[in-house]
Amino acid sequence: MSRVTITDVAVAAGVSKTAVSFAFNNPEKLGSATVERVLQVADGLGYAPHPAARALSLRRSGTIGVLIPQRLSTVFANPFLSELIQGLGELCEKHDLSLLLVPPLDGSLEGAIRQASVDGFVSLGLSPDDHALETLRRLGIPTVLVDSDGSADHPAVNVDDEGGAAQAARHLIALGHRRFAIIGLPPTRDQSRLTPTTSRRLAGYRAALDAAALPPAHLVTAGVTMASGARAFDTLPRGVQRPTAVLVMSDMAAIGVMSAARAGGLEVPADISVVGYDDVPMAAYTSPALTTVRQPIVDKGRVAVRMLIQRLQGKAVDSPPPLKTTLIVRASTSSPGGSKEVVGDTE
Amino acid sequence: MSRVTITDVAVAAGVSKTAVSFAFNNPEKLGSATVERVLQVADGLGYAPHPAARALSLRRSGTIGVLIPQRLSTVFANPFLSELIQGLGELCEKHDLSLLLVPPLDGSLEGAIRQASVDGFVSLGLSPDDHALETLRRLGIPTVLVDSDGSADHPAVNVDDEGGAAQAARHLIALGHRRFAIIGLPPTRDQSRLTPTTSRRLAGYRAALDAAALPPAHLVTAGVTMASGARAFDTLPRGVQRPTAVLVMSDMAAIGVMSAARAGGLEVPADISVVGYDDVPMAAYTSPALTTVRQPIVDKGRVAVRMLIQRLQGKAVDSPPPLKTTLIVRASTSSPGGSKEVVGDTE
DNA sequence: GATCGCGACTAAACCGCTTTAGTAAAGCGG
DNA sequence: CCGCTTTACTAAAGCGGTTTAGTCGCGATC
Repeated sequence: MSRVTITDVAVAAGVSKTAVSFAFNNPEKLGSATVERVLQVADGLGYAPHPAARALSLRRSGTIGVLIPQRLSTVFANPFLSELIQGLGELCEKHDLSLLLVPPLDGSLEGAIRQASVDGFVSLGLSPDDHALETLRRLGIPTVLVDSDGSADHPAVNVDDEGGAAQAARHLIALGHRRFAIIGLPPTRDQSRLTPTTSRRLAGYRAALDAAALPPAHLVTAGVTMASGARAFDTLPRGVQRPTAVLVMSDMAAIGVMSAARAGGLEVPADISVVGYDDVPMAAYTSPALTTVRQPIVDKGRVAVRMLIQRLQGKAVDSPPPLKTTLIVRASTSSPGGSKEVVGDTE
Repeated sequence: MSRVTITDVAVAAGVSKTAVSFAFNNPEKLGSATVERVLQVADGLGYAPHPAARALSLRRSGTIGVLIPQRLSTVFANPFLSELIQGLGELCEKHDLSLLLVPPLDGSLEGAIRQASVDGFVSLGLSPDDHALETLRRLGIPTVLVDSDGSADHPAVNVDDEGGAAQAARHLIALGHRRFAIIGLPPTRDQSRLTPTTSRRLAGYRAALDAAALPPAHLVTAGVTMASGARAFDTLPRGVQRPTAVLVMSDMAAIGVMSAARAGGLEVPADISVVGYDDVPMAAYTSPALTTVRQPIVDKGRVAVRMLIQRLQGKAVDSPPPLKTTLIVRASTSSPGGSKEVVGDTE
């Protein structure tokens, strides 16, 4: 009933364990007749090398971990991760690597890191002072950061978050908007501060607003879901104070904002303009189609794995320059006061 | 430079390897003072047990594999998988299990299965004669199937695909439609036949059409992406032969269909009605909002992991009854010929 | 005919952990 | 003070592979 081991094969084929191992991994070290026979016997017995034993002996597992700072049940509601995994997966498959999803275990990422049998990590959105980074360093596991600040220990791949944000804000300013709201991303796991991505995008928005000598925008945060975006919208000022444009740091929340605005009797973009961030596939299919900042998510994944593979080969790797972001203008933005005039307030 | 091992800790703490192991796994077998000291030393050295060594010794890895019959770069374009993983992840986190994504390696799922260090598999959409199933049986790895036919070896969790499809078709029939097109899912990996899900949904559609004594529908297949759905739509008959209603087996393709229809000068639903399948989150946010068959994807994931955990504990598990599907009527369906009036009931 | 080299194969060490079986010392009742 | 049970700890045997360092036989070399 128990698994077929290399010893079983060796006995059945009348050779040593070494010979069986060679037949699979170094056939040129054996006579071809023997190789043939061993493989036959192995196949007949249904032998497959035990992956853990192999990993222990080879000191590599053929697996890379994706370090995810949130629970799987929430993080996969965001298409961002799906896209990233498309990029990661593409290169992993090319290099015969598997992907292990590593979310916090009992709330602890560090615990999860220790458990994971991986050759390296791609780590998402960790803030620079997260203890997990220190754990990775101490364990000496090669790691590439995504959407974090790089360091001497770990290179990072990023996009031009700030530039994209500034572009979005300038687009709205050019359309004539003056009263803005910003809907940010959720804070870090320990709630203590903003993620690097949040800070950078915020800086971009503000730089553009400052440059136009506009008053500071109203800032709230929201999870990366439509429901959360809708809730965030409902906390914004109403009446005369109501912003005419909302800069949202994720498309999912932006879609929620549009839906909440409509539910509140406003028309997008006539009464209120909305700009998202990411350009997830569904952004082009909403109504109105969402104006948003595109970031090359799939590329990001590809680059991260490419860097990690280099690191696994012992090479030193530097953080590459940020990838380009682009403003995609669709139908969710227009000049304020657009077609329909706002009469009084919506209270 | 090399990793800190249990021996290093043992030496540094002046105890045996056994004691160190006990300190972590069976502290009650040791004096509390010793436990304390060992843990201190271990922490000081930055010790973490080698996962592969642990897996080898314990004969369990704490990981379950998700067997995916397509390339990661394509399969994650479908929100279905994201939702399923939300369900899988929820229970995995509860049980301290990790998720390993296992796509085909060099086109071979069987190779990938052998490499994967997992305690069990959740396998997606395999056709009953896929060789991978035989491999799993021979290796004796506990497996739960999703969207496949169950067998003596492997229980399966399914939804009422056929019932949901029939409901969708009856809805359109009740609205007065007579000329239908069906857009199916892609065939199996070896292109030889339909996936179980495809067959069941097709059977549901056809049963409803037959019951209404309608002519057979025009059938084409499409990948589960918007682009692929759009292409499929463009192959449908035009002019007088043009179907007035399209039954699509995935929401993603359905959204592509709507977009292609609009691009072709048709209005949805006035000129053509579209029904999707799955009810992915974005279905509610398209324009018009998509009428679709909801299946409880997250539940499916939860149930699958629950069953797998039972199997891992050595219990026998039967395939549960199919989970319920529900028709969600939104705005992409109406009576043919432009009237939005509903003729007859929706059952 | 002894030596060398080479091809084919193997014994045994090793990877790093868990766990069984067992030892030494301490506690304890008689 | 002796045997008996506990308590605290350890030596060593796995788990299932890979790999180093040989061994063995045999035709070629000188």
